[in-house]
Amino acid sequence: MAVNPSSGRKRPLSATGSGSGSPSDRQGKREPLTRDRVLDAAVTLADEAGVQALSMRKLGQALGVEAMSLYNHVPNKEAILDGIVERVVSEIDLPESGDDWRGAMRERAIQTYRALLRHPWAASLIESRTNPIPARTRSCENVIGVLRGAGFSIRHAYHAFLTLDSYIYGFALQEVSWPTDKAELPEAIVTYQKLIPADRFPNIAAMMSFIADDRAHSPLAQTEDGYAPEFEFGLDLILDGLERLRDEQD
Amino acid sequence: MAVNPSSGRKRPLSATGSGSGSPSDRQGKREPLTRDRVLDAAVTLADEAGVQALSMRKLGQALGVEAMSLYNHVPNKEAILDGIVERVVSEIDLPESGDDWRGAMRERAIQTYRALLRHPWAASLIESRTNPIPARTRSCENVIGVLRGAGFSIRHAYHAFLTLDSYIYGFALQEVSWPTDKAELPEAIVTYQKLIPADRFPNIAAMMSFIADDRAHSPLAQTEDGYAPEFEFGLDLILDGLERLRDEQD
DNA sequence: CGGTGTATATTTACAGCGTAAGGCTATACT
DNA sequence: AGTATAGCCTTACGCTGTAAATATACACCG
Repeated sequence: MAVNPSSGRKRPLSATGSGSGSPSDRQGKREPLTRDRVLDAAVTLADEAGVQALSMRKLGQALGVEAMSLYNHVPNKEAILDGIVERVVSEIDLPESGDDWRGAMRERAIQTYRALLRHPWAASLIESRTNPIPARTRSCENVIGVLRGAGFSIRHAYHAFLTLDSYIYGFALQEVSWPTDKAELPEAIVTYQKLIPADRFPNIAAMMSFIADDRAHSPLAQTEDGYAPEFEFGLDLILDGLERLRDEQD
Repeated sequence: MAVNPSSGRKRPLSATGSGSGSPSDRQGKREPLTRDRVLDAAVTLADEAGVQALSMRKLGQALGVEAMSLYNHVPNKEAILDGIVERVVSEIDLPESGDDWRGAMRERAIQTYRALLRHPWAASLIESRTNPIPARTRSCENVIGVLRGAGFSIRHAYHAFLTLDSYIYGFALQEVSWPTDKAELPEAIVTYQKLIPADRFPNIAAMMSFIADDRAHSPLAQTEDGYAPEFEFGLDLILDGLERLRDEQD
Protein backbone atom coordinates (compact mmCIF):
# COMPACT_ATOMS: atom_id res chain seq x y z
CA MET A 1 0.00 0.00 0.00
CA ALA A 2 1.34 3.33 -0.97
CA VAL A 3 0.56 5.12 2.18
CA ASN A 4 1.29 8.76 2.12
CA PRO A 5 4.48 9.69 3.93
CA SER A 6 4.83 11.38 7.23
CA SER A 7 2.93 14.50 6.24
CA GLY A 8 -0.39 13.02 7.18
CA ARG A 9 -0.02 13.45 10.84
CA LYS A 10 -3.46 14.48 11.90
CA ARG A 11 -5.59 12.34 9.69
CA PRO A 12 -8.01 10.56 11.94
CA LEU A 13 -9.41 8.37 9.21
CA SER A 14 -8.07 5.12 8.02
CA ALA A 15 -5.63 5.23 5.18
CA THR A 16 -7.80 3.97 2.37
CA GLY A 17 -6.15 6.32 -0.01
CA SER A 18 -8.98 8.82 -0.10
CA GLY A 19 -6.76 11.81 -0.54
CA SER A 20 -9.16 14.56 -1.56
CA GLY A 21 -12.40 13.19 -2.79
CA SER A 22 -11.39 9.98 -4.48
CA PRO A 23 -13.53 7.37 -2.79
CA SER A 24 -12.55 4.68 -5.23
CA ASP A 25 -11.93 1.71 -3.14
CA ARG A 26 -10.52 -1.70 -3.61
CA GLN A 27 -11.48 -5.19 -2.60
CA GLY A 28 -13.99 -5.84 0.18
CA LYS A 29 -12.98 -2.77 2.07
CA ARG A 30 -16.01 -0.58 2.61
CA GLU A 31 -15.45 3.10 2.59
CA PRO A 32 -15.54 4.62 6.06
CA LEU A 33 -18.63 6.09 7.59
CA THR A 34 -18.70 9.82 8.02
CA ARG A 35 -21.22 12.30 9.26
CA ASP A 36 -21.84 13.34 5.68
CA ARG A 37 -22.51 9.80 4.53
CA VAL A 38 -24.88 9.29 7.45
CA LEU A 39 -26.83 12.42 6.58
CA ASP A 40 -26.90 11.54 2.89
CA ALA A 41 -28.40 8.19 3.70
CA ALA A 42 -30.83 9.75 6.15
CA VAL A 43 -32.17 12.19 3.57
CA THR A 44 -32.49 9.44 1.00
CA LEU A 45 -34.24 7.12 3.42
CA ALA A 46 -36.65 9.84 4.52
CA ASP A 47 -37.40 10.74 0.92
CA GLU A 48 -38.07 7.16 -0.04
CA ALA A 49 -39.82 5.79 3.01
CA GLY A 50 -40.97 8.80 5.00
CA VAL A 51 -39.59 10.25 8.22
CA GLN A 52 -41.45 7.76 10.35
CA ALA A 53 -39.30 5.05 8.73
CA LEU A 54 -36.10 6.86 9.63
CA SER A 55 -34.88 4.76 12.53
CA MET A 56 -31.32 4.24 13.62
CA ARG A 57 -31.49 0.55 12.77
CA LYS A 58 -32.88 1.08 9.29
CA LEU A 59 -30.43 3.87 8.67
CA GLY A 60 -27.56 1.64 9.72
CA GLN A 61 -28.89 -1.08 7.49
CA ALA A 62 -28.96 1.30 4.53
CA LEU A 63 -25.30 2.01 5.20
CA GLY A 64 -24.34 -1.61 5.73
CA VAL A 65 -23.57 -1.06 9.35
CA GLU A 66 -25.09 -1.70 12.76
CA ALA A 67 -27.21 0.99 14.35
CA MET A 68 -24.78 1.75 17.13
CA SER A 69 -22.01 2.54 14.69
CA LEU A 70 -23.84 5.69 13.74
CA TYR A 71 -23.18 7.07 17.19
CA ASN A 72 -19.52 7.41 16.32
CA HIS A 73 -20.43 10.18 13.91
CA VAL A 74 -23.53 11.80 15.39
CA PRO A 75 -24.36 12.24 19.05
CA ASN A 76 -27.95 11.06 18.76
CA LYS A 77 -30.96 10.91 16.50
CA GLU A 78 -31.95 14.50 17.18
CA ALA A 79 -28.66 15.56 15.62
CA ILE A 80 -29.52 13.57 12.53
CA LEU A 81 -32.85 15.33 12.26
CA ASP A 82 -31.13 18.68 12.71
CA GLY A 83 -28.63 17.64 10.08
CA ILE A 84 -31.10 16.67 7.40
CA VAL A 85 -33.16 19.79 8.07
CA GLU A 86 -30.03 21.85 7.59
CA ARG A 87 -29.38 20.07 4.30
CA VAL A 88 -32.83 20.78 2.92
CA VAL A 89 -32.75 24.43 3.90
CA SER A 90 -29.30 24.70 2.35
CA GLU A 91 -30.75 23.60 -0.98
CA ILE A 92 -32.55 26.93 -1.17
CA ASP A 93 -30.43 29.56 -2.87
CA LEU A 94 -30.24 32.96 -1.29
CA PRO A 95 -31.25 35.66 -3.75
CA GLU A 96 -28.90 38.47 -4.59
CA SER A 97 -29.72 41.62 -2.73
CA GLY A 98 -30.15 43.66 -5.87
CA ASP A 99 -32.76 46.32 -6.36
CA ASP A 100 -35.56 43.93 -7.28
CA TRP A 101 -36.77 43.02 -3.82
CA ARG A 102 -40.02 41.60 -5.13
CA GLY A 103 -38.37 39.31 -7.60
CA ALA A 104 -35.95 38.18 -4.94
CA MET A 105 -38.70 37.40 -2.47
CA ARG A 106 -40.74 35.65 -5.10
CA GLU A 107 -37.83 33.54 -6.22
CA ARG A 108 -36.93 32.55 -2.69
CA ALA A 109 -40.52 31.61 -1.92
CA ILE A 110 -40.84 29.42 -4.97
CA GLN A 111 -37.51 27.76 -4.36
CA THR A 112 -38.51 27.06 -0.80
CA TYR A 113 -41.82 25.66 -1.92
CA ARG A 114 -40.11 23.36 -4.39
CA ALA A 115 -37.58 22.16 -1.84
CA LEU A 116 -40.37 21.37 0.60
CA LEU A 117 -42.16 19.34 -2.05
CA ARG A 118 -39.00 17.47 -2.96
CA HIS A 119 -38.72 16.41 0.66
CA PRO A 120 -42.29 16.07 1.89
CA TRP A 121 -41.16 15.37 5.44
CA ALA A 122 -39.18 18.60 5.66
CA ALA A 123 -41.85 21.22 6.27
CA SER A 124 -43.14 19.81 9.52
CA LEU A 125 -39.67 18.79 10.65
CA ILE A 126 -38.22 22.24 10.04
CA GLU A 127 -41.01 23.89 11.98
CA SER A 128 -40.72 21.48 14.87
CA ARG A 129 -36.99 21.89 15.47
CA THR A 130 -36.24 24.05 18.46
CA ASN A 131 -32.52 24.35 17.89
CA PRO A 132 -31.73 27.20 15.53
CA ILE A 133 -31.07 26.07 11.98
CA PRO A 134 -27.96 27.84 10.63
CA ALA A 135 -29.13 27.84 7.03
CA ARG A 136 -32.39 29.39 8.08
CA THR A 137 -30.61 32.02 10.09
CA ARG A 138 -28.70 32.91 6.95
CA SER A 139 -31.92 33.00 5.00
CA CYS A 140 -33.52 35.33 7.51
CA GLU A 141 -30.50 37.61 7.48
CA ASN A 142 -30.68 37.72 3.72
CA VAL A 143 -34.39 38.46 3.55
CA ILE A 144 -34.31 41.24 6.12
CA GLY A 145 -31.30 42.67 4.34
CA VAL A 146 -32.97 42.68 0.96
CA LEU A 147 -36.12 44.28 2.33
CA ARG A 148 -34.33 46.97 4.27
CA GLY A 149 -32.20 47.65 1.25
CA ALA A 150 -35.39 48.17 -0.72
CA GLY A 151 -36.64 50.77 1.69
CA PHE A 152 -38.66 48.76 4.15
CA SER A 153 -38.43 49.81 7.77
CA ILE A 154 -37.26 47.21 10.24
CA ARG A 155 -40.78 46.84 11.53
CA HIS A 156 -42.14 46.23 8.07
CA ALA A 157 -39.31 43.92 7.09
CA TYR A 158 -39.91 41.89 10.22
CA HIS A 159 -43.62 41.64 9.54
CA ALA A 160 -43.04 40.85 5.90
CA PHE A 161 -40.68 38.03 6.74
CA LEU A 162 -43.10 36.50 9.22
CA THR A 163 -45.99 36.77 6.81
CA LEU A 164 -44.12 35.29 3.89
CA ASP A 165 -42.63 32.38 5.77
CA SER A 166 -45.86 31.57 7.54
CA TYR A 167 -47.56 31.38 4.19
CA ILE A 168 -44.83 29.39 2.47
CA TYR A 169 -44.47 26.77 5.16
CA GLY A 170 -48.18 26.64 5.87
CA PHE A 171 -48.98 26.06 2.23
CA ALA A 172 -46.35 23.39 1.79
CA LEU A 173 -47.46 21.67 4.94
CA GLN A 174 -51.03 21.49 3.81
CA GLU A 175 -50.08 20.28 0.40
CA VAL A 176 -47.79 17.45 1.45
CA SER A 177 -50.48 15.97 3.66
CA TRP A 178 -53.14 16.11 1.00
CA PRO A 179 -54.12 12.65 -0.04
CA THR A 180 -53.32 13.23 -3.66
CA ASP A 181 -50.16 13.08 -5.68
CA LYS A 182 -50.48 15.27 -8.72
CA ALA A 183 -51.49 12.67 -11.26
CA GLU A 184 -54.10 10.89 -9.19
CA LEU A 185 -56.13 13.97 -8.50
CA PRO A 186 -59.27 13.06 -10.45
CA GLU A 187 -59.75 9.80 -8.63
CA ALA A 188 -58.91 11.42 -5.32
CA ILE A 189 -61.66 13.91 -5.94
CA VAL A 190 -64.09 11.11 -6.62
CA THR A 191 -63.09 9.46 -3.36
CA TYR A 192 -63.58 12.70 -1.54
CA GLN A 193 -66.95 13.29 -3.07
CA LYS A 194 -68.09 10.06 -1.52
CA LEU A 195 -66.75 11.00 1.90
CA ILE A 196 -68.30 14.46 1.77
CA PRO A 197 -71.94 14.33 0.74
CA ALA A 198 -72.72 17.07 -1.71
CA ASP A 199 -76.10 17.82 -0.20
CA ARG A 200 -74.65 18.69 3.17
CA PHE A 201 -71.59 20.45 1.76
CA PRO A 202 -72.69 22.15 -1.44
CA ASN A 203 -69.90 24.71 -1.37
CA ILE A 204 -67.19 22.10 -1.02
CA ALA A 205 -68.79 20.11 -3.79
CA ALA A 206 -68.77 23.15 -6.04
CA MET A 207 -65.18 23.86 -5.12
CA MET A 208 -64.04 20.36 -5.92
CA SER A 209 -65.79 20.41 -9.25
CA PHE A 210 -64.05 23.65 -10.03
CA ILE A 211 -60.66 22.21 -9.06
CA ALA A 212 -61.19 19.16 -11.24
CA ASP A 213 -62.27 21.28 -14.22
CA ASP A 214 -59.53 23.79 -13.70
CA ARG A 215 -56.80 21.22 -13.64
CA ALA A 216 -58.23 19.35 -16.58
CA HIS A 217 -58.35 22.44 -18.81
CA SER A 218 -55.58 24.72 -17.72
CA PRO A 219 -52.28 23.90 -19.38
CA LEU A 220 -50.49 25.58 -16.53
CA ALA A 221 -51.93 23.28 -13.94
CA GLN A 222 -50.63 20.25 -15.70
CA THR A 223 -47.07 21.17 -16.37
CA GLU A 224 -46.25 22.84 -13.08
CA ASP A 225 -45.46 20.73 -10.09
CA GLY A 226 -48.01 20.26 -7.37
CA TYR A 227 -50.23 23.19 -6.64
CA ALA A 228 -47.82 25.81 -7.89
CA PRO A 229 -50.54 28.03 -9.42
CA GLU A 230 -52.44 28.08 -6.16
CA PHE A 231 -49.24 28.74 -4.26
CA GLU A 232 -48.33 31.63 -6.51
CA PHE A 233 -51.76 33.14 -6.19
CA GLY A 234 -51.41 33.67 -2.45
CA LEU A 235 -47.77 34.57 -2.83
CA ASP A 236 -48.50 37.35 -5.29
CA LEU A 237 -51.35 38.56 -3.15
CA ILE A 238 -48.97 38.92 -0.22
CA LEU A 239 -46.27 40.52 -2.36
CA ASP A 240 -48.84 43.03 -3.67
CA GLY A 241 -49.69 43.90 -0.10
CA LEU A 242 -46.05 44.35 0.80
CA GLU A 243 -45.41 46.50 -2.23
CA ARG A 244 -48.29 48.77 -1.29
CA LEU A 245 -46.92 48.95 2.22
CA ARG A 246 -43.55 50.03 0.97
CA ASP A 247 -44.97 52.69 -1.32
CA GLU A 248 -47.08 54.15 1.45
CA GLN A 249 -44.49 54.42 4.12
CA ASP A 250 -42.14 56.78 2.37
CA MET B 1 -42.09 -12.00 39.77
CA ALA B 2 -45.20 -11.22 41.68
CA VAL B 3 -47.06 -14.19 43.01
CA ASN B 4 -50.40 -13.64 41.46
CA PRO B 5 -52.05 -16.97 40.75
CA SER B 6 -55.69 -16.39 40.17
CA SER B 7 -57.23 -14.89 43.24
CA GLY B 8 -58.82 -11.82 41.77
CA ARG B 9 -57.31 -9.29 44.03
CA LYS B 10 -55.91 -5.83 43.60
CA ARG B 11 -58.74 -3.94 42.15
CA PRO B 12 -57.75 -0.28 42.18
CA LEU B 13 -61.16 0.58 43.49
CA SER B 14 -62.37 3.55 45.47
CA ALA B 15 -62.10 6.75 43.53
CA THR B 16 -59.18 5.67 41.35
CA GLY B 17 -56.90 7.98 43.26
CA SER B 18 -56.52 10.11 40.19
CA GLY B 19 -57.35 13.44 41.64
CA SER B 20 -60.81 14.57 40.63
CA GLY B 21 -63.18 12.78 42.90
CA SER B 22 -65.98 11.91 40.61
CA PRO B 23 -69.62 11.34 41.48
CA SER B 24 -69.71 7.65 42.13
CA ASP B 25 -73.13 6.27 42.89
CA ARG B 26 -72.02 3.01 44.44
CA GLN B 27 -69.30 2.76 47.02
CA GLY B 28 -65.86 2.29 45.44
CA LYS B 29 -67.02 1.86 41.87
CA ARG B 30 -65.06 3.94 39.49
CA GLU B 31 -66.96 5.58 36.75
CA PRO B 32 -66.72 3.72 33.50
CA LEU B 33 -64.32 4.61 30.76
CA THR B 34 -65.81 6.10 27.64
CA ARG B 35 -64.42 7.40 24.40
CA ASP B 36 -65.15 10.90 25.61
CA ARG B 37 -63.26 10.40 28.84
CA VAL B 38 -60.34 8.95 26.92
CA LEU B 39 -60.22 11.93 24.58
CA ASP B 40 -60.59 14.39 27.46
CA ALA B 41 -57.62 12.84 29.18
CA ALA B 42 -55.66 12.75 25.94
CA VAL B 43 -56.14 16.46 25.30
CA THR B 44 -55.21 17.27 28.90
CA LEU B 45 -52.14 15.07 28.78
CA ALA B 46 -50.98 16.56 25.48
CA ASP B 47 -51.54 20.08 26.78
CA GLU B 48 -49.59 19.42 29.95
CA ALA B 49 -46.79 17.17 28.78
CA GLY B 50 -46.60 17.60 25.03
CA VAL B 51 -47.83 15.35 22.31
CA GLN B 52 -44.69 13.22 22.41
CA ALA B 53 -45.66 12.21 25.95
CA LEU B 54 -49.03 10.98 24.80
CA SER B 55 -48.55 7.23 24.94
CA MET B 56 -51.18 4.60 25.51
CA ARG B 57 -49.56 3.58 28.77
CA LYS B 58 -49.34 7.09 30.16
CA LEU B 59 -52.84 7.85 29.00
CA GLY B 60 -54.12 4.74 30.74
CA GLN B 61 -52.24 5.75 33.85
CA ALA B 62 -53.87 9.17 33.81
CA LEU B 63 -57.22 7.41 33.71
CA GLY B 64 -56.33 4.89 36.41
CA VAL B 65 -56.44 2.03 33.96
CA GLU B 66 -54.09 -0.22 32.04
CA ALA B 67 -53.13 0.73 28.52
CA MET B 68 -54.97 -2.11 26.86
CA SER B 69 -58.26 -1.07 28.40
CA LEU B 70 -58.29 1.95 26.13
CA TYR B 71 -58.75 -0.32 23.17
CA ASN B 72 -62.27 -1.08 24.32
CA HIS B 73 -63.23 2.45 23.45
CA VAL B 74 -60.87 3.40 20.67
CA PRO B 75 -59.58 1.22 17.85
CA ASN B 76 -55.98 2.42 18.04
CA LYS B 77 -53.79 5.38 18.79
CA GLU B 78 -54.36 6.99 15.43
CA ALA B 79 -58.03 7.25 16.33
CA ILE B 80 -57.09 9.06 19.51
CA LEU B 81 -55.03 11.54 17.53
CA ASP B 82 -57.90 12.03 15.11
CA GLY B 83 -60.19 12.48 18.08
CA ILE B 84 -58.21 15.16 19.84
CA VAL B 85 -57.64 16.99 16.57
CA GLU B 86 -61.37 16.98 16.01
CA ARG B 87 -61.89 18.40 19.48
CA VAL B 88 -59.52 21.27 18.97
CA VAL B 89 -60.97 22.20 15.60
CA SER B 90 -64.44 22.02 17.12
CA GLU B 91 -63.44 24.68 19.61
CA ILE B 92 -63.38 27.17 16.75
CA ASP B 93 -66.76 28.77 16.22
CA LEU B 94 -68.05 29.06 12.70
CA PRO B 95 -68.90 32.65 11.85
CA GLU B 96 -72.39 33.59 10.73
CA SER B 97 -72.62 33.97 7.01
CA GLY B 98 -73.85 37.52 7.23
CA ASP B 99 -72.87 40.26 4.86
CA ASP B 100 -69.59 41.10 6.60
CA TRP B 101 -67.36 38.55 4.96
CA ARG B 102 -64.22 40.30 6.08
CA GLY B 103 -65.24 40.42 9.70
CA ALA B 104 -66.22 36.79 9.54
CA MET B 105 -62.90 35.72 8.05
CA ARG B 106 -60.97 37.81 10.49
CA GLU B 107 -62.85 36.44 13.45
CA ARG B 108 -62.40 32.87 12.32
CA ALA B 109 -58.68 33.39 11.75
CA ILE B 110 -58.13 34.85 15.19
CA GLN B 111 -60.18 32.16 16.87
CA THR B 112 -58.18 29.53 15.05
CA TYR B 113 -54.94 31.18 16.03
CA ARG B 114 -56.00 31.25 19.68
CA ALA B 115 -57.07 27.63 19.65
CA LEU B 116 -53.74 26.60 18.16
CA LEU B 117 -51.91 28.48 20.88
CA ARG B 118 -54.04 26.93 23.60
CA HIS B 119 -52.99 23.52 22.30
CA PRO B 120 -49.46 23.95 21.00
CA TRP B 121 -49.33 20.42 19.65
CA ALA B 122 -52.42 20.91 17.52
CA ALA B 123 -51.10 22.83 14.52
CA SER B 124 -48.65 20.22 13.35
CA LEU B 125 -50.96 17.37 14.27
CA ILE B 126 -53.87 18.82 12.32
CA GLU B 127 -51.73 19.32 9.26
CA SER B 128 -50.28 15.84 9.44
CA ARG B 129 -53.58 13.96 9.61
CA THR B 130 -54.49 12.32 6.36
CA ASN B 131 -58.00 11.29 7.33
CA PRO B 132 -60.47 14.12 6.75
CA ILE B 133 -61.34 16.03 9.90
CA PRO B 134 -65.12 16.54 10.07
CA ALA B 135 -64.91 19.81 11.94
CA ARG B 136 -62.51 21.13 9.36
CA THR B 137 -64.74 20.04 6.56
CA ARG B 138 -67.52 22.04 8.19
CA SER B 139 -65.18 24.98 8.55
CA CYS B 140 -64.24 24.82 4.89
CA GLU B 141 -67.87 24.60 3.83
CA ASN B 142 -68.62 27.63 5.95
CA VAL B 143 -65.75 29.71 4.62
CA ILE B 144 -66.45 28.99 0.99
CA GLY B 145 -70.11 29.72 1.63
CA VAL B 146 -69.43 33.07 3.26
CA LEU B 147 -67.06 34.11 0.50
CA ARG B 148 -69.36 33.09 -2.33
CA GLY B 149 -72.21 34.82 -0.57
CA ALA B 150 -70.11 37.95 -0.53
CA GLY B 151 -69.60 37.86 -4.26
CA PHE B 152 -66.40 35.90 -4.65
CA SER B 153 -66.23 33.50 -7.54
CA ILE B 154 -65.55 29.88 -6.75
CA ARG B 155 -62.04 30.25 -8.03
CA HIS B 156 -61.35 33.20 -5.82
CA ALA B 157 -63.05 31.67 -2.81
CA TYR B 158 -60.91 28.58 -3.26
CA HIS B 159 -57.73 30.59 -3.50
CA ALA B 160 -58.73 32.78 -0.59
CA PHE B 161 -59.37 29.78 1.60
CA LEU B 162 -56.03 28.22 0.76
CA THR B 163 -54.17 31.46 1.32
CA LEU B 164 -55.82 32.21 4.63
CA ASP B 165 -55.41 28.76 6.09
CA SER B 166 -51.86 28.43 4.91
CA TYR B 167 -51.05 31.64 6.67
CA ILE B 168 -52.95 30.85 9.85
CA TYR B 169 -51.50 27.41 10.35
CA GLY B 170 -48.06 28.43 9.18
CA PHE B 171 -47.92 31.29 11.61
CA ALA B 172 -49.18 29.24 14.52
CA LEU B 173 -46.73 26.50 13.71
CA GLN B 174 -43.79 28.85 13.71
CA GLU B 175 -44.87 30.48 16.89
CA VAL B 176 -45.38 27.35 18.95
CA SER B 177 -41.89 26.14 18.17
CA TRP B 178 -40.24 29.40 19.04
CA PRO B 179 -38.10 29.04 22.09
CA THR B 180 -39.89 31.73 23.99
CA ASP B 181 -43.05 31.80 26.04
CA LYS B 182 -44.45 35.27 26.09
CA ALA B 183 -43.04 36.47 29.39
CA GLU B 184 -39.50 35.20 28.92
CA LEU B 185 -38.92 37.00 25.68
CA PRO B 186 -36.25 39.46 26.85
CA GLU B 187 -33.96 36.75 28.14
CA ALA B 188 -34.66 34.61 25.12
CA ILE B 189 -33.50 37.45 22.95
CA VAL B 190 -30.34 37.72 24.96
CA THR B 191 -29.73 34.01 24.52
CA TYR B 192 -30.29 34.34 20.81
CA GLN B 193 -27.98 37.26 20.51
CA LYS B 194 -25.23 35.05 21.83
CA LEU B 195 -26.00 32.29 19.37
CA ILE B 196 -26.20 34.66 16.43
CA PRO B 197 -23.19 36.97 16.32
CA ALA B 198 -24.29 40.48 15.49
CA ASP B 199 -21.33 41.14 13.23
CA ARG B 200 -22.17 38.31 10.90
CA PHE B 201 -25.92 38.89 11.08
CA PRO B 202 -26.46 42.62 11.41
CA ASN B 203 -29.97 42.56 10.04
CA ILE B 204 -31.12 39.89 12.44
CA ALA B 205 -29.51 41.78 15.28
CA ALA B 206 -31.36 44.93 14.27
CA MET B 207 -34.58 42.99 13.99
CA MET B 208 -34.22 41.47 17.42
CA SER B 209 -33.49 44.82 18.96
CA PHE B 210 -36.60 46.17 17.33
CA ILE B 211 -38.69 43.28 18.64
CA ALA B 212 -37.41 43.77 22.15
CA ASP B 213 -38.08 47.51 22.06
CA ASP B 214 -41.44 47.07 20.43
CA ARG B 215 -42.67 44.65 23.02
CA ALA B 216 -41.29 46.66 25.87
CA HIS B 217 -43.04 49.86 24.82
CA SER B 218 -46.21 48.86 23.06
CA PRO B 219 -49.09 48.29 25.46
CA LEU B 220 -50.74 46.11 22.86
CA ALA B 221 -47.89 43.68 22.75
CA GLN B 222 -48.08 43.03 26.45
CA THR B 223 -51.75 42.43 26.93
CA GLU B 224 -52.43 40.35 23.87
CA ASP B 225 -51.50 36.71 23.83
CA GLY B 226 -48.45 35.52 22.02
CA TYR B 227 -47.63 37.32 18.83
CA ALA B 228 -51.16 38.47 18.11
CA PRO B 229 -50.11 41.87 16.68
CA GLU B 230 -47.73 40.21 14.27
CA PHE B 231 -50.37 37.68 13.36
CA GLU B 232 -52.95 40.34 12.69
CA PHE B 233 -50.55 42.29 10.53
CA GLY B 234 -50.22 39.51 7.99
CA LEU B 235 -53.87 38.63 8.36
CA ASP B 236 -55.02 42.14 7.50
CA LEU B 237 -52.58 42.29 4.65
CA ILE B 238 -54.14 39.17 3.17
CA LEU B 239 -57.67 40.39 3.84
CA ASP B 240 -56.83 43.67 2.10
CA GLY B 241 -55.66 41.72 -0.90
CA LEU B 242 -58.81 39.62 -0.94
CA GLU B 243 -60.99 42.68 -0.66
CA ARG B 244 -59.30 44.26 -3.63
CA LEU B 245 -59.73 41.05 -5.53
CA ARG B 246 -63.44 41.05 -4.86
CA ASP B 247 -63.88 44.65 -5.88
CA GLU B 248 -62.02 44.13 -9.12
CA GLN B 249 -63.74 41.06 -10.37
CA ASP B 250 -67.28 42.43 -10.65
C1' DC C 1 9.22 -7.30 14.59
C1' DG C 2 6.11 -6.73 18.82
C1' DG C 3 3.56 -3.43 21.86
C1' DT C 4 0.46 0.21 22.65
C1' DG C 5 -2.98 3.68 21.80
C1' DT C 6 -6.92 5.16 19.47
C1' DA C 7 -10.78 5.24 16.47
C1' DT C 8 -14.34 2.65 14.73
C1' DA C 9 -17.76 -1.29 14.65
C1' DT C 10 -20.30 -4.75 17.11
C1' DT C 11 -22.80 -7.13 20.79
C1' DT C 12 -25.69 -7.08 24.46
C1' DA C 13 -29.07 -5.06 27.16
C1' DC C 14 -32.79 -2.04 28.91
C1' DA C 15 -36.75 0.78 29.14
C1' DG C 16 -40.34 2.39 26.54
C1' DC C 17 -43.58 2.13 22.52
C1' DG C 18 -48.25 0.20 19.99
C1' DT C 19 -51.02 -3.59 20.11
C1' DA C 20 -52.50 -8.87 19.24
C1' DA C 21 -54.19 -12.72 22.03
C1' DG C 22 -56.22 -14.49 25.74
C1' DG C 23 -57.89 -14.59 30.70
C1' DC C 24 -60.58 -12.76 34.42
C1' DT C 25 -64.75 -10.77 36.62
C1' DA C 26 -68.96 -8.39 37.32
C1' DT C 27 -73.03 -7.50 35.36
C1' DA C 28 -77.38 -8.41 32.18
C1' DC C 29 -80.55 -11.49 30.30
C1' DT C 30 -82.83 -15.72 29.71
C1' DA D 1 -79.38 -20.89 37.84
C1' DG D 2 -76.92 -20.62 33.67
C1' DT D 3 -74.96 -18.31 30.15
C1' DA D 4 -73.53 -14.39 27.35
C1' DT D 5 -71.22 -10.22 27.23
C1' DA D 6 -68.67 -6.07 28.09
C1' DG D 7 -64.86 -4.08 30.35
C1' DC D 8 -60.50 -4.56 32.31
C1' DC D 9 -56.01 -6.94 33.01
C1' DT D 10 -51.83 -9.85 31.93
C1' DT D 11 -48.68 -11.45 28.92
C1' DA D 12 -46.03 -11.22 24.92
C1' DC D 13 -43.96 -9.66 20.41
C1' DG D 14 -41.53 -6.74 17.56
C1' DC D 15 -40.25 -2.22 17.21
C1' DT D 16 -37.77 2.12 19.03
C1' DG D 17 -33.36 5.06 20.96
C1' DT D 18 -29.22 4.41 23.22
C1' DA D 19 -25.84 3.16 27.42
C1' DA D 20 -22.13 0.03 28.29
C1' DA D 21 -18.90 -3.25 27.32
C1' DT D 22 -16.46 -5.71 23.88
C1' DA D 23 -14.02 -6.65 19.60
C1' DT D 24 -11.38 -5.27 15.64
C1' DA D 25 -8.21 -2.71 12.85
C1' DC D 26 -4.96 0.46 11.98
C1' DA D 27 -1.02 4.20 13.21
C1' DC D 28 2.78 4.90 15.50
C1' DC D 29 6.56 3.82 18.72
C1' DG D 30 10.49 1.19 20.23
